[in-house]
Amino acid sequence: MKVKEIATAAGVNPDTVRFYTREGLLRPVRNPDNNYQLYDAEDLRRLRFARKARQLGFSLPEIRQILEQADDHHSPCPMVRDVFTQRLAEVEREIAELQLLRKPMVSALSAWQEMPDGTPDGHTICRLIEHWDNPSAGSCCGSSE
Amino acid sequence: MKVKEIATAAGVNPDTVRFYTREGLLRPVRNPDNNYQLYDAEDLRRLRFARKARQLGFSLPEIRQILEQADDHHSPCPMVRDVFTQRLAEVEREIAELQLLRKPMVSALSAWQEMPDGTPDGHTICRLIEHWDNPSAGSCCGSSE
DNA sequence: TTTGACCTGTGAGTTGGTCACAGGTTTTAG
DNA sequence: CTAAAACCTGTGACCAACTCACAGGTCAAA
Repeated sequence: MKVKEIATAAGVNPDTVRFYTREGLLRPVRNPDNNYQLYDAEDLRRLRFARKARQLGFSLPEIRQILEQADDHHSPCPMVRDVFTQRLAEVEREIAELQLLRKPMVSALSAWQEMPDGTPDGHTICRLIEHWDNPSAGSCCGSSE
Repeated sequence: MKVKEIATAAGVNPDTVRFYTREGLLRPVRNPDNNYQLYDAEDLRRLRFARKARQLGFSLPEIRQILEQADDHHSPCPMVRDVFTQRLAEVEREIAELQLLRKPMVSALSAWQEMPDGTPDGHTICRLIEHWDNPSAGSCCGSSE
């Protein structure tokens, strides 16, 4: 398969295929005649796996690691489980943070809606932003430096 | 105030202050003697506002727009409300997506845990990834091109 | 006066792609 | 047979919102 073929088969942009190849996730062989990259069914599986793992929030280096371990005939799964566990924790943290964000936003908007047609004296939202006391960055993680 | 002073007062990195200044969110004056940037209390308010708006998910161009409208003595709030409404919708979409992500992750991990100490024959998670049918990117939005 | 902390601007790195460009190849149509 | 379209190649720029590194200038305290 050439670049566009594997890209179409996996439903991604050909540039993504080239990018993943540069990043070492795919291992095509070269056609010595024309220097084209040739992908096989295994590359297609790797590409599909990579895309799915990306949707789950794995980074490209993590995915490369998983694929390399599989290449070495190690079961990558115990390692995957660790990354996966971390990733789940992140997802749950993100959900919690967004919900913390959502609550006052909803209150502010409904307060706004109760006012007669968005009159500018209802500066609820500007005030909300100005007096926002940040849910996540409160105590720890002090702005680097 | 000099860069480090305003940065400390707002709890951000001095480079962020310089960056926001380059981006036009802050408007310091120059000390002609030494070419230093001098910030006033108004800049500090703008900086704090910008940081809070960032936490709410506003982009820097949006924040700049809001600040510019306020400079022109327009109430920026009706405009803010629009961006804010969009942003709330985004937040809710993100929450829904993450929850869709979380559910099968939790099932996979608990299935894993029921197995005797992570034996490699429980390839639940690798299988989960390989057979992942993507919650959000399913029908629409076909990979550009 | 010297040291160290600060200031300046510029440029590069981060992540995961996407796009543009210039030049070579292959395929398709006339 | 040939010309154009469609594809391939590598390189490098671009997105957001910073962060960091670097070289050179300035200023405060010891």
